Amino acid sequence: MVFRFICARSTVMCYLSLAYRPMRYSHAFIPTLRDDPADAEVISHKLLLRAGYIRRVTSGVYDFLPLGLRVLRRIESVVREEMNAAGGEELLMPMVQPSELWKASGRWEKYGPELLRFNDRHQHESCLGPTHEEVICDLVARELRSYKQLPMNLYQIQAKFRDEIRPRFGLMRGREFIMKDAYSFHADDADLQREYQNMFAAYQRIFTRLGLKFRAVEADTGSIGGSDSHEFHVLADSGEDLIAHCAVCEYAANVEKAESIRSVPDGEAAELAGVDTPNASSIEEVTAFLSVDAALLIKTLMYQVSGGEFDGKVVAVCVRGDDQVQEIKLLHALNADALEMAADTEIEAVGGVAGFVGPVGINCPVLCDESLRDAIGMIAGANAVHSHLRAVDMGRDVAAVFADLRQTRAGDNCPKCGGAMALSRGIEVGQVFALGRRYTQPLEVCFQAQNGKRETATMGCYGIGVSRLMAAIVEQCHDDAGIAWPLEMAPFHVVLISMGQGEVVVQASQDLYASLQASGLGVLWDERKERPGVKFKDAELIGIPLQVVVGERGLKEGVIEAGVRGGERSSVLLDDAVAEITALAESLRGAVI
RNA sequence: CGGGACGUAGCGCAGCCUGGUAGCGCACCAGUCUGGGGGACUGGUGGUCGCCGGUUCGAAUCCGGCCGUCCCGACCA
Repeated sequence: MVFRFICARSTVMCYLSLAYRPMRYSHAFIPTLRDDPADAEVISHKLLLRAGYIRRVTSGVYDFLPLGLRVLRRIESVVREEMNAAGGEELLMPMVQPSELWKASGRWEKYGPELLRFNDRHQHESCLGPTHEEVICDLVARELRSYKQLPMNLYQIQAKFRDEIRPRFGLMRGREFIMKDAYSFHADDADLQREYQNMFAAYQRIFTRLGLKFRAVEADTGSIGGSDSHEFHVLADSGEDLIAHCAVCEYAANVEKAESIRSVPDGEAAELAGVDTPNASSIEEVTAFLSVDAALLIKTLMYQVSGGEFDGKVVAVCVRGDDQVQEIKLLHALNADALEMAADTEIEAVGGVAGFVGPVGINCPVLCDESLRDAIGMIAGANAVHSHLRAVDMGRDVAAVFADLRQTRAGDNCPKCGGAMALSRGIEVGQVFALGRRYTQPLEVCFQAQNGKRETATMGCYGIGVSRLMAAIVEQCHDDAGIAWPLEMAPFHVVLISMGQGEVVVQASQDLYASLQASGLGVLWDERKERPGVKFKDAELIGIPLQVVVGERGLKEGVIEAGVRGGERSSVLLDDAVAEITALAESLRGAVI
């Protein structure tokens, strides 16, 4: 790869024509901003706006300016190379999709308002694709005949649209975004598992090449469905996801899914008894009033359920006082589509009192977290105003269904090895799913097997958030001066800064510009009539990894200066410049910041 | 959808409380000086004060409605 980069310019330069096309700064559209835009919160959003990579068009929808497009192309090319190397074949599917396919999979009803629906002039129902399982299944179903055509892995890099409730953080959570999505089809589940591992490994190569600190974690499958799933998270404090990982073993999972163990509370057995708790309803108030540990309380939350066997009903959900309900887990336990906190009147209808609800004697289904299974001597709401119950014995007093419902906390024990769990924030940049026959069945992706029987293919899907990656890289690669792109992601490898407008400087710059290009480097020549400070500030803001300075002072000695962004520049003989700069580029290759 | 903040020049902001010529910094244009880390001076350009309505002799300012943006929550890959 290194070799190709430096030497094979005829092919590489052609292939990367946009990504590394050289540019004179005065001809380039790079609108940089001196101040942080007021409506940007996270660092990647601020810097991508300030450095002239993106501009907002409308809520959650952005223009990619020339610099932004260059970086997007760089990310795409890494993804594309690794996908191709892993056996994927690229295709392109439409953004507009007919409702029929979504009705066939059942997601027209299930997907909710995130799916942007509209009618065309013939009143035909359509939607903008948030993902492409339906379309690819429809395509493959039409063409697949024999097991001999399997396996196949088809992918695309394309815009998606999801009508997010709350787009935010710039590219991090837009409504329109660029995604690489791959879909694999297999004759049997064993082969799907093989491909799942293959994609998992490809993803690790991709994120490694992008120079990211990342972690693969077990994940919930969300609205995509299927059995196994892993997410790839870039570790960053600004991340929207919480991931739990064991400090000792390899276990790591999104908190939506992460299991963990905690000790049984050490309550003492006693007769069930009421206790007055005037105006004390929150966990904090009750623990303070009764001087007990929150771990000895039962927190009871009332939910209104949509979908599944409890559709339209209210259920009581209990966790310990110092735990939080993990609603994704609850959703699965109930096999429900959606949850909402019950209104006070709904709580009263099942014999509860808002603020003092408890599982004892409540007239609705009760789900309790596993950590309460053998708990005794607990304190719970009494379903009466200003009143709680002492010495609740779960086995004796409560008729409950137990399930894993609590969110893993830092310090809990690992379910695999018992080690301590820790929590980190992550930006989800990729996810792999073993879907099984969730889509191939309804959309009839069938083939004739070796034994002559007609069988349904099994399927996997694999996504990477390409535009989100651009933000994630900036989150990890920046400093006070601006963006610090890894060499392979940078819109240009090197910025050539000319000091002054003198003829000698211009001529030397021009020559160097040409010879750097010829060596295969992407060069931005800053020949603007600006003061040096402005040029340096802009170069560092937009994040070009290498700097070359050509000035009259140095040229008199036959030298220019070269260095990496954020470091010291050193004098280099003009004759050695290209070799030195190429060597500098080489030293940055693959370096993780 | 609930809670909060905000909307004045390309960007960042003041003015609003207490109604009376629309301002500041940066950017932009012209010129002079300068010339190795967002330089100085002089003179300029640029605004339906988010929109609609109301109160008033007079509204950026007060009142009502709407739209948009950001933050927190709920939701989501």
